[in-house]
Amino acid sequence: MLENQDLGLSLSLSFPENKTTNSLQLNLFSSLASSTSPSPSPSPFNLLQKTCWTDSFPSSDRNLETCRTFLKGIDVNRIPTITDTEEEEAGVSSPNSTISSLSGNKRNEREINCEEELDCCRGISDEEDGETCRKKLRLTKDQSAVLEESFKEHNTLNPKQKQALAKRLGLRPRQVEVWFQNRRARTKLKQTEVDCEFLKRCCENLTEENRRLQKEVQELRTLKLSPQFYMQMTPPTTLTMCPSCEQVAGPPTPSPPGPTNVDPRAHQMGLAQQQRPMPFNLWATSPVPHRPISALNPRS
DNA sequence: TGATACCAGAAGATTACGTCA
DNA sequence: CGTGACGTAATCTTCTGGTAT
Repeated sequence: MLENQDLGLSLSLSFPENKTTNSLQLNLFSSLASSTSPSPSPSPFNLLQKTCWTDSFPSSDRNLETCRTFLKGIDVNRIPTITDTEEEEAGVSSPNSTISSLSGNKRNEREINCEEELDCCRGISDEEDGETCRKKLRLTKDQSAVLEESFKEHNTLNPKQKQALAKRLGLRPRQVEVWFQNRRARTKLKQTEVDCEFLKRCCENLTEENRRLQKEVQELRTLKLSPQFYMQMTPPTTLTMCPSCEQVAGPPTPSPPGPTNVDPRAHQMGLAQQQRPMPFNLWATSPVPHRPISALNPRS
């Protein structure tokens, strides 16, 4: 069972204006489409450069799994035979081929066909295939690791890559293909969750900001209705009118020692600097980097 | 050049299996 | 030992882009 780390998913806070602090990065693997991918969806994911996936395949720990499953009668992780590979190379395998093209939920029919395929692929004799066809294979850690590495490299595979990877891992190309499909789905799901959380925080921040501004407006209205009271009050902390340039500035600060005649431009700049910053930033507490909302729906 | 059919591949939804608490 | 939750491999359906006619 893969954990988040296994999926290469990591989160850290990010603030668009300052990427060094509160940095949030969704370290999902790149969903950049390969040259063969028709997918039009843009992706904000980081493309993590890794070593070539065609590197030598490390020794697997398949033995344990093999023993376990063999005791049950079928070795689901069994390396496909040459005929399997040749069959796949001939282009027999496709998402909608053979089994998937069967309509409806004709379980028995499917099982028969599936078993036939499995028998063909794995060289299992009639005596051995007493189990249902949907015998689920559990990928070994090594296989998963290699697939992950490959996914980092490119989240889609062209037929040649698929073939090579399958051969390297001792899997059927169809299995590699399925793994990549599911992996993309998991990545997207994770991204959606993160986006959702991000928008939630945006909403919360905006609500809070709105509440604060409403309160401020109310206070200003109150002051406007009672000029005497207004005259006695210290200026509001948030808004101060500059008598010279008639610009709204932040609360007055002790004037620095120096000439009283200040360059208006410098004065203005000073005001600008004095202007009270946003009480909080919309993105400050956001758990995800800012993304255009359109990116949430890449297909539209 | 536009219309049509066909195919391959991807996404999305769902099912089914294995594992674990 | 039974059971439910969870992760994920596998399947099915739909959509889309490319290509041939």
